Amino acid sequence: MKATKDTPAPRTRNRRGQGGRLREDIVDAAVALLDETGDERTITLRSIARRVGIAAPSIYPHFSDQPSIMLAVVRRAFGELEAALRTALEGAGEDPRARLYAVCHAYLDFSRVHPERYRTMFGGLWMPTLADTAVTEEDLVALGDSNLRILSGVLAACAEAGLSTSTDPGADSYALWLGLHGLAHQRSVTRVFPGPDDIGERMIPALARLREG
Amino acid sequence: MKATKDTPAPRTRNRRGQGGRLREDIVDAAVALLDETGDERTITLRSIARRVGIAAPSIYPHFSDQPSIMLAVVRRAFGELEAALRTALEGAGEDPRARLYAVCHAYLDFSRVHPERYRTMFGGLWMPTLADTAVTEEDLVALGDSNLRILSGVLAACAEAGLSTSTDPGADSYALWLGLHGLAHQRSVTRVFPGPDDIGERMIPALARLREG
DNA sequence: TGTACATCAGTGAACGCGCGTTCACTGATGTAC
DNA sequence: TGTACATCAGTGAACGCGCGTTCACTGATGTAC
Repeated sequence: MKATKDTPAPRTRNRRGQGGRLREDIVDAAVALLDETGDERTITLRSIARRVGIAAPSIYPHFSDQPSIMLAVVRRAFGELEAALRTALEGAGEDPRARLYAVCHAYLDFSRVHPERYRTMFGGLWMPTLADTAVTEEDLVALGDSNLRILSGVLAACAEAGLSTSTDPGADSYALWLGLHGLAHQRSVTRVFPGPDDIGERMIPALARLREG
Repeated sequence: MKATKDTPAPRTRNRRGQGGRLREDIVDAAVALLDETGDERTITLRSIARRVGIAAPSIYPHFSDQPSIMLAVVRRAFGELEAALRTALEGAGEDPRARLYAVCHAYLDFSRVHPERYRTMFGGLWMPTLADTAVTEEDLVALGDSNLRILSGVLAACAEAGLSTSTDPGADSYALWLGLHGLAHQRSVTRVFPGPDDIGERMIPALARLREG
């Protein structure tokens, strides 16, 4: 009875012209490792290779770097977060206040369902020293941008409808995001010391400057 | 010309009965490594030993674990943060609003001056799987507690003086802390995407429910 | 005051491990003729 | 329709590295007599 964990999953070689599929399999495996172990340090070239069922050097045609793989993982996670926010927005109806809450709750839900991904996205440790790698600064800037714009949009709608007293929705939505981020991050790091359950309901209206009611 | 970095600092052996001093030297070295590299993963038994100028096994009489060293590092950092908050409070006079702002600004200043320490304190990655190590859950809970109590105290004073509309300073101070934490964390992780400079001044009065003026 | 000895504060070599990375290679598959 | 061949997708062994950890040890220092 040897450990079945060490036995790589059998994998059938891709057909000619389909070699690019391995790239997706590599990212899948990296995300799965992150979800299971909760520790991005376990994402190594060799652990990914074992998981996918390939030899470690087979990764090189697809990624030049371990940081490049991490960027792909984080980029995918940001894409999922954005999709979650947009889905919430579609189901939220027309009331600007409901739309604001829907986005905020979807954000917090994402961090609760995927704490390891959230921590990795914003934890900063996967970020390479830019000099050493192929990852560029624009790659990093672009990541959070569209999510912040969604938040900015719903807050601006609240302000236009007179539901928020905000006179600078751009700045206030950033403040709101920082508040959501503080809560989401803390909850994704530890379950110790969680604070009151309704803490999000305190922060959102305060930071969004919502009127009473 | 060999690298001088590899040459350990000469170190004179402690006298009998003073062996405990090495414990402090080890923590000093770990903090110095963190400050310099900005990456807690560089804090290894061997890197610490090189820095202190001892042989790696000499660490074992003082720390059973690498996580135990990290706990000592984090505990020291939390102590420094608390000291900074108390110092700010002493210089802040009697006005409850000024005292609240002093504490909040001291908190944000700490994260700005020591971003690496801040990220490590709250990043969650140093935290061991509790099963594997001697670090207990109480160790973790106790860390942030006194800092949160300081915040809670100044907010309660604002509420009593009628400067804040908070009816639950305990919960609202936690919300305020989460907001400060979101900002402090984001700034300590990356200098990309910093948001407006006055973002703290937007968040603090909103979350503390301060009245206008 | 002198000396034997226990203790303290560390040392130095060695181990096995997983890692990233290199290198020459292999075998299936599609394609040109 | 058949076959030689180029290319693609990936392999397997090997390297050097830093790591945590173990083990037997050493030499200075304080203390009991």
